[in-house]
Amino acid sequence: MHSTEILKHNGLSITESRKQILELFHASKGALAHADIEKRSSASFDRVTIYRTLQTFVEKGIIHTIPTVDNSVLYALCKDDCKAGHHHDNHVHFICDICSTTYCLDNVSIPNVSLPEGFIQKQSDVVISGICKNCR
Amino acid sequence: MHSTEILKHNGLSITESRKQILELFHASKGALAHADIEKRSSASFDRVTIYRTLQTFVEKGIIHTIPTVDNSVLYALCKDDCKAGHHHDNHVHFICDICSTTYCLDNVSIPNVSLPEGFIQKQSDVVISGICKNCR
DNA sequence: GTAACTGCAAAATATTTGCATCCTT
DNA sequence: AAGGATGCAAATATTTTGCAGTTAC
Repeated sequence: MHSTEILKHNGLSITESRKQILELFHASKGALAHADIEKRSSASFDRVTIYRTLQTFVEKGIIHTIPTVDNSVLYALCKDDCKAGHHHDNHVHFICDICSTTYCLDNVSIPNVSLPEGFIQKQSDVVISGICKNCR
Repeated sequence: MHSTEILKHNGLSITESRKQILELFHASKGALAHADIEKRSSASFDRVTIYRTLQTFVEKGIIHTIPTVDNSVLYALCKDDCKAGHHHDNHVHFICDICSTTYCLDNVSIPNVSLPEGFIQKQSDVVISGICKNCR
């Protein structure tokens, strides 16, 4: 789905910054941090706009955050069928120790884990780190 | 292992703040954030000391960080056999949506995931969210 | 025209660093 | 006594908020 359509589909106004940020996600093979977007966007829009845009996109289910051990916040595109507030990005995330690229491995599904008595599972995230296919 | 021994064992000076912070981890059933420690420690030591202590403990392998989707940094005690720089806290983390307590489920081991061609796995983290045994 | 979005300034938070002092060994 | 650890102040970095001006519909 093209940037413009995604925005329209989610009832958002179609603006330059939103289109550009979406393009960045489409163009990137991995996940992006706030800082990445700031760098790659040729400084054409404000820091604050990036914060607000990312927040809006997360709320609408256009992108999702990825948990990381080192406290950085990463964002990646959700698959088309993610609804607002109803994510089911059940895929594994892979972070490369060398190039730091973060991949959404869409084809690897989250394995089942049996929890102890009394725990009810709602969402499950798997983050694997190691060496990616480009860095070997 | 008792706080004092842990410190001695890792070649760290035995100080009030380090002992107290370790006690907090031992007393807590879940993981702690920097802010939790600041609150629960009856403000007896400095913010900066907490930052430095947590960093030291992570370096020594006494505690480990837990990845979270919402950008908060959580810390929890490593098992005794974690060596410095050589963590193998291969357990599942569970975050309760209601009380926000984060558990290290030591008895649930990380399931195996088969990655696509070319990806080499070094470390794997599983974070499950849902409802914990106390909140049902 | 109206509501939504952006940019700028500033406030609020969070984290890091330097240095003098104090404590542990 | 010497090295390590802490506290305070201050520098940085990060994120949030308010508001006026601009843009999309």
